[in-house]
Amino acid sequence: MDRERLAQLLALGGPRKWRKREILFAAGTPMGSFFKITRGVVAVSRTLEDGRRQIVAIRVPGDCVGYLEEGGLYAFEGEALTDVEACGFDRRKFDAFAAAHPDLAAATAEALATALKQTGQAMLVLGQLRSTERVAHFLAEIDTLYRVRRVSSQPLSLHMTRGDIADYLGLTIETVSRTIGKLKRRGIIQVAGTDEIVVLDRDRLLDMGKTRCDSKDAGSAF
Amino acid sequence: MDRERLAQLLALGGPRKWRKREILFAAGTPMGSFFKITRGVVAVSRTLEDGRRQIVAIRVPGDCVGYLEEGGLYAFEGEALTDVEACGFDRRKFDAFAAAHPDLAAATAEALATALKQTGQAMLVLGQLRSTERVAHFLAEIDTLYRVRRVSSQPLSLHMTRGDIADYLGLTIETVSRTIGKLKRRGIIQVAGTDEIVVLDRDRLLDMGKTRCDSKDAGSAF
DNA sequence: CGGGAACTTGATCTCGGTCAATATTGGTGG
DNA sequence: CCACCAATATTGACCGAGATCAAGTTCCCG
Repeated sequence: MDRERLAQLLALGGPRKWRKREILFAAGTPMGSFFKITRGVVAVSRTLEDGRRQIVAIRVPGDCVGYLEEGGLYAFEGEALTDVEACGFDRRKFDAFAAAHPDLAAATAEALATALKQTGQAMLVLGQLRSTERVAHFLAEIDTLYRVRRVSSQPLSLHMTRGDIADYLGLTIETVSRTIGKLKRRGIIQVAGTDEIVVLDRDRLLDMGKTRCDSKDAGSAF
Repeated sequence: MDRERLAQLLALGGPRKWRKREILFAAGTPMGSFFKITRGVVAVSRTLEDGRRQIVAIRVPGDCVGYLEEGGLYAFEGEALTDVEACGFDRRKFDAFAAAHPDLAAATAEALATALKQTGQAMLVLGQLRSTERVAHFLAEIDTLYRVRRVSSQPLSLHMTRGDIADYLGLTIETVSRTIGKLKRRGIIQVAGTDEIVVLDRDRLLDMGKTRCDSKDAGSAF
């Protein structure tokens, strides 16, 4: 995408900030803007009336969140896992702009297609893997994600509580804790404090997580 | 989309047919075309080396399948659950055509966004619902899907074996069978033969399936 | 009809959930 | 900088939903 258009596009968006654990957008709330993350990590989730919550994706700088709507309302919730900075785009203006710029529409489709592949993979994890496999897969996934997208590296900060991890993997806090303990005892990872992790044996972690996760792709292109 | 463009577009596609249980496209195979289903039902899935399979979506006439790629290879597998007719579109030609027709690109993005919302919902089902809730949700989902998209109605044909349902819900054949039995005994559904189902108490089914499933939307717009 | 695949049903086992104490930890104010 | 404390994490004992194993039974397709 050329410089000028990019400038025009950015003019549509206003920079905003949130603090850790603040909500960027709540499910069922009227949609205004979606957001392109420039700093920090956000969890996209959906919750049942009885409180059961499923985190559907972890998003990092370069990704967009809050794009999916359901009758003019946000379809999911977005919560800041760290302090977050993001650029908000009015959805209507963006759509109009995209209609006039085919390459932008293509980039949007591309980003959505990537997200869809990821969710397919996530369904495999939730539906088929046992708890140890899920946790191993999660750690490998976060490790590459954060490294590739420069969120953090070697002493890897998860930025997620055990509860968040549990809600992402469809397990309980206790099971996540026990499993991390087991991986630590087996010398596959090292844990400092409560969310600093060092991956000691990446190969074994990948094997345990079954589904080799592809490292290469970047965030949504627009 | 206007008539003329539609004609052009259709000229890109060749009609094809498959018989029940044939593979439309295999994961990891070089991608040629994607398909817009015109008749029948297809299951989109992904399988681990050890044979565990997760069905990621059930697709019906109006939907597209085989669109997602991973380095030039199909990212998922598509299997015909019934005899299927579909229109194949060469992906490269389609992309070129879409680049020249903004409304088509927008329609593509729209379809992908809808699919993404559905998968988010599916993650909630796999990660948070108990077996009875999952089966109830599944039956309600299929009921509305097939009715809205005119696959079949009242004596509802699932077109899926217990094994398929299990692979979709992350359960085992036995659990699916037992759960369907329980719903039958409770008078919520009626079962004829092995895949003909009549929903007797739709409200109760929806309640059990927790996550009220939205009926309205149609297939991918192109 | 006949036979093989798909389904149901029962008995048992196991993984992960639940409940219940501790034990860390990291954030806060003194 | 340290001490305190509420939040988070760990650990243990026990339980139960759903998986596994193993027969039967039904169905449906040729």
